[in-house]
Amino acid sequence: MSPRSSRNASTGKPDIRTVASLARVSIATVSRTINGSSAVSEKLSKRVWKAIEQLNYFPNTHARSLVSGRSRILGIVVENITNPFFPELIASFEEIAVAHGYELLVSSGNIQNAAQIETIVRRMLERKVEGVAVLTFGSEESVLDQLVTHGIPLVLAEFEVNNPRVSTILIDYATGMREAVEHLVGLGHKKVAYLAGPHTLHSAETRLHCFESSTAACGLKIRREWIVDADHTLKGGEAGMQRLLQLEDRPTAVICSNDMTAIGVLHAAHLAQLRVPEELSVVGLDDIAFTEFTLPPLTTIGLARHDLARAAFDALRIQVEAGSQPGEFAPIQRSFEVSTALVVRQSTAAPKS
Amino acid sequence: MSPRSSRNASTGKPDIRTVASLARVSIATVSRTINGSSAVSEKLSKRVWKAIEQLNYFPNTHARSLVSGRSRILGIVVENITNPFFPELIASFEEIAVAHGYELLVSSGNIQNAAQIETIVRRMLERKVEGVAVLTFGSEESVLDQLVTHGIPLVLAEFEVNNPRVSTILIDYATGMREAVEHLVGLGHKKVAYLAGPHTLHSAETRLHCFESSTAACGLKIRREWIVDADHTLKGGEAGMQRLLQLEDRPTAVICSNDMTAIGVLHAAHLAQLRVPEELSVVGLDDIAFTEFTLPPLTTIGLARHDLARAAFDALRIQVEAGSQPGEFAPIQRSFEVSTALVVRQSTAAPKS
DNA sequence: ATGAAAGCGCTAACAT
DNA sequence: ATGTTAGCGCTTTCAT
Repeated sequence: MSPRSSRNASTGKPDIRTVASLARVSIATVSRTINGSSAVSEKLSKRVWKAIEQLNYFPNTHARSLVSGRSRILGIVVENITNPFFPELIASFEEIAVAHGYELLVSSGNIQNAAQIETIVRRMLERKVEGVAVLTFGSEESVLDQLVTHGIPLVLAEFEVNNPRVSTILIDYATGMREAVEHLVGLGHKKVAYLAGPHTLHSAETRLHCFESSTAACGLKIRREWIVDADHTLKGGEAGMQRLLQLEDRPTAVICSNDMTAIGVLHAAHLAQLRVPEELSVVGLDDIAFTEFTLPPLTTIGLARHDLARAAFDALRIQVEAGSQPGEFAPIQRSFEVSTALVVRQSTAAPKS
Repeated sequence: MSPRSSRNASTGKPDIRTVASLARVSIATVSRTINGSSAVSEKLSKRVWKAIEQLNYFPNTHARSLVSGRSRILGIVVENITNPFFPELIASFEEIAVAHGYELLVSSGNIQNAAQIETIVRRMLERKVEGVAVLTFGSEESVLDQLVTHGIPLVLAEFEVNNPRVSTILIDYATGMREAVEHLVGLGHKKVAYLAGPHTLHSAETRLHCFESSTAACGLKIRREWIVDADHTLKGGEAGMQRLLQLEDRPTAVICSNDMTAIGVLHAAHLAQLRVPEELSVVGLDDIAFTEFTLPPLTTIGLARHDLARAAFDALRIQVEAGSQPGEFAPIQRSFEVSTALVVRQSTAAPKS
């Protein structure tokens, strides 16, 4: 018995050699069998799998990554995990990735300064992620730059970059937003306000832009002061609504850049004794689970979270696989689209008159 | 120029040899410098760090893990990421772990069947996690068993296991629950109901138990039908409240096993035209961010999330470090405690009559 | 204090 | 179709 196998025998941890000797084959055959490559004969394959099962063996991913250069880890960076939209998104992404044999490296902390970005990039680089989904919905170009520089495939939401390694997911906010505006107009609203998200987020800017074009298309006149800055948080929504309440010419409906903002609005309205939807209609965006349970349940523009996660994963996988192809320079799909659609609940009604 | 360095030169990726040759030292010295070990002379150390910076070098964690057997990855498994309590917990844990140079392997999917548990265990084992925080707040003994069998340090909430590799975090629900009950009694409530969590969760059982002993201590008579099963979800809370509403002798206050349940109760009360807090007082547990924005803002028993994350990390770190100590069998701290405290908002008031 | 050299467990040439 | 062997980038004896 060689020193190698005696070491294994003592620790109890089977390695590829343990399997090989039990199955009476070479380690190469074990490796091939596991990786399903280059037709190992049925007979040996069976012996190998039997040995694997018998030993309860599984490969050491670190050794594997080291030699193959492939970590099978995907990074995902989101902002503000206190917005339930993101956990739901991560859960979907995780499910899909794990089903395909990938592990996730999640960065969920708030990104505020350069040092934090540096940390994220470092974590991703050190663990050798094969691709990163940047679902902060905007900004943080610096994250991108660094990662792109290192040749790591990226997928971004709502932001196109002229780089073959960077894919984009376009979210069709226009459709959902148009439905929302038409819904309000159909109810008789003429004065519609908008609580915007941070200007640093591409998605927030797109959402605002869709609001403006939808209202314009409906022939609605939106006063400047009806478009108020908020920040996608509960408190921000509350504060934004309070500013709206101070206006002479008050809107009868408010569309919010996300559901968190809308929940803040509901709160502010309640404090101001303003009844929703009788005296004020409120529309959110995202359709997080909580919207069914707000008082009243929130009408909102639903974003297909699962589709978004799926698109992000697919984008990355296509990139990763293209990278290891022989014909590396064949054009690949780099643009994906996700839909939105209005979900009518009970926070919208005809204006009082 | 050797074939090695020419490869590096072409890919641009510096490795330990690149650093060594630039600093004119051996790779062993580079390794020692990076790991801060066995006093490398100031002079060489400086040269090495300079080279590292100049090359923007960082070590390959896979290679490192392979040889050292230490992955610097910690697993964390939570249930039901749609409950905002868990994302907040993960974010805290991540922040602490990353600050200490650990990476996180998160499993956030719902754990429902044996296959899913198998998957989680496999993921953890394959990536060679050094410890796992099981913050599902109960059950899933099977996860534990498998991980323990493989000698992986574990930390659990509310569940003690007689194994030197398993630590426990005890949450002092008694204090917060007593405060809540006393608060209600002080307001004049005599009929207090309880919406319980799943019986499979140790934490839910502890919470229920604390409710029972607190009310007993206050001399409250709790009718059997006032203790209703729920499941820690919004819908479950709503359904539970609806059952309470059908009772002849209705309670004037409800304490819920968690905030999600309480938000469901608020919803059910609203549907039944029951005003909170005038006609019904509601108390939650966890103090998730949303509770400030429910209508009305929710009185709840706050659980020190950050302390919990901290305790979980410390427990694991102590285990990991003890494992690599020479005196491996010295006793280590295996029990931790986290506090709870009532946060009074506006969902509680004196009963009507 | 520093360096040389032996692997960590695996994959991928290369041989047969 | 299967086996042999040379590393992947690093840590860690063992020399010096």
